[in-house]
Amino acid sequence: MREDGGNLIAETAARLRERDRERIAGLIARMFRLHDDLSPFYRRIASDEQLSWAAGGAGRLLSSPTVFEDVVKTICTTNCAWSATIRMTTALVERGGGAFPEPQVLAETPDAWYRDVARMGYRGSYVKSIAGDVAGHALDLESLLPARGRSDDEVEEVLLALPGVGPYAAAHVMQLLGRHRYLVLDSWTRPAYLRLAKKKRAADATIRRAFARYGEHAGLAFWLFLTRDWVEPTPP
DNA sequence: CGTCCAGGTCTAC
DNA sequence: GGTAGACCTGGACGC
Repeated sequence: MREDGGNLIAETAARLRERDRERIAGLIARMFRLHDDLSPFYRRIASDEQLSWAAGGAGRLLSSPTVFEDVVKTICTTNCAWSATIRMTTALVERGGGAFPEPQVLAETPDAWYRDVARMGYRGSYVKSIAGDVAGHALDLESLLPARGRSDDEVEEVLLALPGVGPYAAAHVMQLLGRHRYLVLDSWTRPAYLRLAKKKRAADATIRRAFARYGEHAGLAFWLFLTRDWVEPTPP
């Protein structure tokens, strides 16, 4: 995939059937949030001292092709260093033969693989359990996409019910779903907020209150506030 | 070598 | 509904 004059170009050496071409285009559209309409948010921050810089088009968080993949990867970020997250997700992709494995594959993968190869610790049984439910159609994670019309609260409830998914992981997955109301609060975002807001300490409730004015985009506003220097190296 | 903890969650009070 | 304690792993750190 590459960018060319404002267009996103996806190429493959494979010869695709029309049907597969459309399916893949749909997955890419999801990954790059091409259907998300952030214009209300951009209007909201147009004259915002902290966030007006983002109104030019920032805020489309890259997601995985499927919600299932985002959920599993997010579980692999919990309670471990980033290097461990990379190790676990790399092992999963190897298990999938170069692509992220289908739920069916992970459901049938032996416990010993999770333990000894991916070194996923207690997360292994969580992932295997979720994969089994998705493969067996007892759980439809793709139904959490915004297009399916569920409320944020309903989606959060489904996510929190998953093993290994708590408040942090649910908020994180929801950001990737284009549901931007909730703040991702973890051991990286909390100190980052204190540093940028020049505060000594702040309870979670206090941080949420500081971003409540962005309404359904509060979580996105929080994330952009924290990552401004990823886009603009030297903020004034 | 032991302790702590990293982009938390679960269970048991 | 709120809060200790346990939990896989492995890199960082103090001794």
